[in-house]
Amino acid sequence: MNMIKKASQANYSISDLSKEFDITTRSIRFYEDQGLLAPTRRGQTRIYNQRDKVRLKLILRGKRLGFSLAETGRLFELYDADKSSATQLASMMELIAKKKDDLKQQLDDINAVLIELNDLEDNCQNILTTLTK
Amino acid sequence: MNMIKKASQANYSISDLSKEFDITTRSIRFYEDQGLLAPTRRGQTRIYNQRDKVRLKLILRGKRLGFSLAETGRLFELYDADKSSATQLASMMELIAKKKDDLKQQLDDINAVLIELNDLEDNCQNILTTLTK
DNA sequence: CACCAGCTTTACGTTTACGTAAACTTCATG
DNA sequence: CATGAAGTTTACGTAAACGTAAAGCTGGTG
Repeated sequence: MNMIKKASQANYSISDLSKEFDITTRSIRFYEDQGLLAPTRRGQTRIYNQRDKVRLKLILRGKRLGFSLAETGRLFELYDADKSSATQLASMMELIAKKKDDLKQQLDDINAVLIELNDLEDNCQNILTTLTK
Repeated sequence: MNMIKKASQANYSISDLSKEFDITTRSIRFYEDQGLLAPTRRGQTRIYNQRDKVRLKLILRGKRLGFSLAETGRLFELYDADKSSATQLASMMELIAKKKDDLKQQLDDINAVLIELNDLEDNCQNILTTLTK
């Protein structure tokens, strides 16, 4: 009679996600422990939906950028935050500005390192062709 | 008669560097412990030169990019490495290519987050002007 | 010379982000 | 029905990057 499921609602098990993102289930449970994920349960089993999956992707992107899990958590809060208080909004925008500054610094850093690596690569390539000619 | 010092050779104490880079002396000694710095000594006191200072700057830039100290150490080795063996050069170039891929991924990540933060910022700004009008 | 600021070594403590093992439940399947 | 795969909780272990005393040398200054 029922077992109703919303058609557009894709569900995932913990191992589905661990395979898709190539991380351990331990990590996924740990992120939940830290308040970054909140899957529903069927019995004691975790059920992840599309939103959880997106969040997990964002967590991993944050990690690639050197964000701590706590930082990523605060970014999540920013998106979900109550935007009815002006003071709240102001401090939020302050945090956003700081994050943007950090990221711009990172952009500069990356470009600098990329240039150096390219130089080094050219250097190696030249020596290599000289050696093997 | 002597106390000869090369004119172009600037020297720094550990606290000079800690102030300049706003890190603790503990950190600087730790980087040495990990093989990333090798200051000379006058008695038991560490003396840092220009090269050490540049290295320290590179260590900190690496940290901003999420490099571990070990990774930064390997990049240092790349620069100092013996470039006489072709196989050595080949594996070096492989590592360089991998690093470059990582950094390009990071560039994409950063640009994505910057876009999202800009959107969020606009969003906040709009709400704020609505609230305070 | 006494003293203090700044240097040193030694060593145990702490945080973050998991790894790893143990012991248990649940569900489908031969 | 037993068994194996996949899930769960609990809990101790670990690597990286320092923090934080503690205890001692050392060179210049009043």
